[in-house]
Amino acid sequence: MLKITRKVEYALIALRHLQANKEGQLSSAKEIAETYGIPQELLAKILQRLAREDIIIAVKGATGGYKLATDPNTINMTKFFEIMEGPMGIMDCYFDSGCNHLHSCTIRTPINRINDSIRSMFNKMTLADITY
Amino acid sequence: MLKITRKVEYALIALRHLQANKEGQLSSAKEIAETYGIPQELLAKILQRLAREDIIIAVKGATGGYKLATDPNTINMTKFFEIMEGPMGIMDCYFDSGCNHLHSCTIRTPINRINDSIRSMFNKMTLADITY
DNA sequence: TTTATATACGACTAATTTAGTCGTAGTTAT
DNA sequence: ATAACTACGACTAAATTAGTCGTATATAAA
Repeated sequence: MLKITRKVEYALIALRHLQANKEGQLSSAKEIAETYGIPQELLAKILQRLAREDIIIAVKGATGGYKLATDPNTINMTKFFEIMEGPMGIMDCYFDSGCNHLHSCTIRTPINRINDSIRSMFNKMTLADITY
Repeated sequence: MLKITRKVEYALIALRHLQANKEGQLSSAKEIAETYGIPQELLAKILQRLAREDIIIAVKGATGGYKLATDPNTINMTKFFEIMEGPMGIMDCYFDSGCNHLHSCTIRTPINRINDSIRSMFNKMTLADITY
């Protein structure tokens, strides 16, 4: 628990790599994957998602690749995590589909307190805090 | 990611239940499991672990059960999580056994920064903050 | 002293989530 | 054309988490 996944790990590695590039310089998925020993296909999918969410810009074609779309200071970590892994919260309480102790559960509010703490912590952090 | 497991959820439910008991009153695994619709065997194992770690006291025999061992204010959440799920850290970096990009990994320090933030946050919380 | 009801605990299976692969299509510089 | 990219869904594999089962031991009460 409370572990980030490789998806996030790989994304952070790649973003840091792109940050180090000069303005306008592109890096391909292959290049990044090989540099850090990351499975190329997996990284490609992660970069595609980051591109879909406008965190990076994809340039297609033979000399294509990726570059940062925005200043990493403008992306807060809550948003970043949610892009990578869906809605955050250290617990979804498993109340989604027919939880049978919904009525008797006594810790829902407290758990939400934890969620809020984590959330606000990550809200105060930007991608730049992590990757610089 | 950043989700607590059912093990932790069930533990919190059970602890809150025990907290509500009068001084010295016992609750059995079965009683708690039935009250909240938790698998009894699973809860039993969780309670056994909490007992081993002296968070609760187990009383054996026919009229046995569990009760709190200490004031929940004295147990910090980091300790609690680690009892339930082993060493905490949102990322172990997968560096344990032969990570092949250890040398080239550029995000290890920043990730540790996240770890420390979460850790210190939970260090400031006690079980009582969650279960009361 | 037998029975019922507890805790204790390791081994096992099932379910879910995460990680990684593959095939195929579209884009563009050379 | 073709080589080197991005795009993306479907698929398999691996790891983690959830839950079950069997068996042993303790103890109160009939």
